[in-house]
Amino acid sequence: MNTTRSGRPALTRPDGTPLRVLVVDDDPDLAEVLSGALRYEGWQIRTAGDGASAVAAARELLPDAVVLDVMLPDTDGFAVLRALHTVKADVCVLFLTARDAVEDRIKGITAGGDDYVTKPFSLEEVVARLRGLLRRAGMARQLDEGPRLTVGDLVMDEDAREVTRGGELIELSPTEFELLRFLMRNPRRVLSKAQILDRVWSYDFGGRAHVVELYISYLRKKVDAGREPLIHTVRGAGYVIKPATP
Amino acid sequence: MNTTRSGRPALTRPDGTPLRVLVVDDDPDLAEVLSGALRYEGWQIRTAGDGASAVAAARELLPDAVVLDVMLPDTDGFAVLRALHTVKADVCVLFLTARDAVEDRIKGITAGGDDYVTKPFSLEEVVARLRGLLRRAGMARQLDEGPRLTVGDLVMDEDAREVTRGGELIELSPTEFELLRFLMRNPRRVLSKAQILDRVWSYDFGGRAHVVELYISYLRKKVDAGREPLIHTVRGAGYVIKPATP
DNA sequence: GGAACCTCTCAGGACCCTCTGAACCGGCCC
DNA sequence: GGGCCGGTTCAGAGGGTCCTGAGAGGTTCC
Repeated sequence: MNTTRSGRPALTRPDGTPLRVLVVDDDPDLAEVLSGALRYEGWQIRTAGDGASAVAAARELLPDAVVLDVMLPDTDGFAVLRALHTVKADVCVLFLTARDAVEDRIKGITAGGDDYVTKPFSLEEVVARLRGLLRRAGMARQLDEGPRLTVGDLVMDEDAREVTRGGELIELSPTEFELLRFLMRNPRRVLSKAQILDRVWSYDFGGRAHVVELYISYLRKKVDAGREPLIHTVRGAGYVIKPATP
Repeated sequence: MNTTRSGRPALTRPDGTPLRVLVVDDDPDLAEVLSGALRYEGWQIRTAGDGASAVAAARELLPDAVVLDVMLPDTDGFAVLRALHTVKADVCVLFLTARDAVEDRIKGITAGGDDYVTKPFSLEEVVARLRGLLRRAGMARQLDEGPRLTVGDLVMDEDAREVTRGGELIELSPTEFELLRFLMRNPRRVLSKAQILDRVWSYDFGGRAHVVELYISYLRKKVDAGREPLIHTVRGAGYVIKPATP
């Protein structure tokens, strides 16, 4: 079976083969970071640096999804999108865009089922959006948990952005939510602070690992408050989330 | 089963296969945006840029419906309409027309049960009109909710453009109505302001996301006033509508 | 021509989120 | 015991998000 590097089953195509994703960005460093994170999900990745080679690569790879920087050196996003759809009509597209980009350039481009994230983004967010897109488009087989993550009596609904423990609703800030999602996607697995920082915080974040400790403490107050703890510290190594009674 | 990208069941042909829609517009960007939105409904889409290729495409695709720009470079809408009907007599047509177009000519065209929207339109409106058209023409199987949307004790009758909560009638302006419809068609799913702007506001709207907040506040005053709130803010993410007691 | 309505912009203000700095706490090693 | 280190917690500044009210411009309908 096709699995991720972390050992859990990968989201695959309906026939069980790895999902195929094309990453298009003119910044090679960023493209590398992105494809690393997506490869980690067990997917088959290819990269391109401009619109023309993106279309060429798509013709060969026939990807299930494309991660597409809107600002490319040679073409505009609409043209690439159109070309991609003629290559493969049902392809999903996740756009990358600068926060201060002229909004109407983006406007409409995501009007379909497609989605976008603004730079600077966190890898966890890109992966989550991509998984959501692929799941909803029926491109992915439900080998994983689907839109719902569970650890013990703690449940997260990613689409509704709702978290409950023992049926009781827990309100989380955006960062808290993303941190908890990362933990819950890797249950029973010790995650180092550096790993968490790389995944949950955006790639240009300069701060130190102290933030992670801080947000873990926020999470504990909301998730573990007065109950059997799910979040555990592993001194010198990092943090784990795991069910209370294994 | 055939489903939309948002996961809810799609409106399909009577035999269960996806509805086939042809989009005809000479502006390729607009055609792309439109087909994206219609693909999102789970339908099979094809595009054409002028009258001649529209008729050719129709001969191949045998579409259930056609979205047709009245102003085409080569032919006028009436000629295309006539040609389309010789290809497939029972085809539904949704016309796209400029606001200042001669209204009685359009009225004459649409007398046969067809419909039209004026540019600039919102995607939500195009989709809704098309769904209504297909439903009334008996082209579509009622796998979805039909003309009535329900979230808790809030009920919207799309055809009558009537909204009630707990039986009490709520008066809404056109924009308020369309915003609420979009929310109610995606219950329990967090919708970002950009997403809402893309679907509910017309494609040429240049303004910023602030309008969405404003209209959400209008809706709350009318829909949630003094009652258990159905519309919720998810800070940093968007808005959701969901029943009070799940 | 006027009134009512709808839509959108602008500015003010409340609140929340995020991160920093610093104090505190407990285990571990010398 | 004393110092050190990793981790936890608290307090607070700052920045951002979101809500609201006032009002201008446009449209529709008498």
